[in-house]
Amino acid sequence: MAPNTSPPTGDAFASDLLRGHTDTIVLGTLRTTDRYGFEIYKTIRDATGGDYEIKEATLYATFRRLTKDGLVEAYWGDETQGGRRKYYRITDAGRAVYTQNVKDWTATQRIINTLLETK
Amino acid sequence: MAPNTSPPTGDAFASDLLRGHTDTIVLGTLRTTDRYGFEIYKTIRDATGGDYEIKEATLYATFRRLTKDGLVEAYWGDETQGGRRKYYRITDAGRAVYTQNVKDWTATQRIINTLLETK
DNA sequence: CCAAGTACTGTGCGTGATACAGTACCGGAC
DNA sequence: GTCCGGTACTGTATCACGCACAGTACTTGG
Repeated sequence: MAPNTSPPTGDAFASDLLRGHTDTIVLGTLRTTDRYGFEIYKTIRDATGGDYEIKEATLYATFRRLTKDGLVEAYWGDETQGGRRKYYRITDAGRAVYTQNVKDWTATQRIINTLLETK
Repeated sequence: MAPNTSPPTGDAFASDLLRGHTDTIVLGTLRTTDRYGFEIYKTIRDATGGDYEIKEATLYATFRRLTKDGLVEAYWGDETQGGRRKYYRITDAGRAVYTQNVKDWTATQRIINTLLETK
């Protein structure tokens, strides 16, 4: 990630609002294809039009957690030129967790919307 | 809160999914009328049909935070009988924060739904 | 009279997001 | 030919929030 990253647009969302969702978000980007770390960062940034940029430290901490839990597998790419890239592949367990997390997210939305009486 | 509270229904939502929203939820219950702590606990539990029970420790920690930040004001009720009750009143600053938080929540939903490709 | 419910308070811990710091390689500008 | 910005990965330390757990105290019903 570029040094001195200033907030891209808006004033960055309170990190706690996304808390608990980063694992799911990252797993989501891996559903269709293997990706390397920085690629995931860009995928998320671009998908949200720059509204949300996952922090580097957060992203790699997430990889450590997901790997430890067997939800993703990592392997080094064979770049013959350019810097090394570590790719991540979602496992079957990861897909199952992703599916469940999306359900939980739906339920969470329902609960919060009920409590805030957001129509 | 009753001792030995077992999960009411479902298996309790991962606390991290609600994280960052408790302030807003509590402020929301105070929009229409002053309430005391345990009443807020019940209000939230009943509004969600028992799907979400804010934990006692979480609730009172939230009150401390909201009070410190001037978003609510507390006063002791004058119950002539029954146990003492501490009532909370939302301040103008609290209302402003609530309104902003609801906006942030809407934005957060949009972002997560985009990233999860939830339709 | 004592158990269960109501009601408030405080301490300490685990986890996730992040700040911050560091390493390393590449391409283009000057 | 070197310096800078971008790409790319890693590690350590910190902070806040939610919660488990523990404690106090009053009240009502069996």
